[in-house]
Amino acid sequence: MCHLRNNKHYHMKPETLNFFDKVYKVAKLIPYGRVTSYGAIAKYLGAARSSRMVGYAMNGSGGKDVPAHRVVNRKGLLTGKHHFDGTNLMQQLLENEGVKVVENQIQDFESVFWDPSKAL
DNA sequence: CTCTTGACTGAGG
DNA sequence: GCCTCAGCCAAGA
Repeated sequence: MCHLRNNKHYHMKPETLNFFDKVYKVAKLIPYGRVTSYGAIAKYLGAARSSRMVGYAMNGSGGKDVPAHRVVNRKGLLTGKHHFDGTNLMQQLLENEGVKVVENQIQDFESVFWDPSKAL
């Protein structure tokens, strides 16, 4: 099992790979039943203007035990749901944790929002 | 190599 | 609050 490259981004710069890895590490710390935003993670990592890269990192988070369904945009909208297998999988995973979603919008967003910059 | 796209966000009107 | 624009930066055509 040597030489496994779970990262399909093996052509990226070392620093960028490091950034992706940090994103996964933070995402894994999101508590059950709570959510955070791409921007919150980016800000916590000191790259507040690279929130899009956080979303991109999520795109390659498959098979890494990363709760990608707990990461939404700043409005609490499930903008990444189309990247999950089922059309409704992301919402199902969230509701299974007690997070209510209506029309791709997380209800009572501020209550379930988890900010790594304040929690860590 | 250039150009477009995108799981984003903050600022300005 | 909504709409538009600029900045961010990797990947794909």
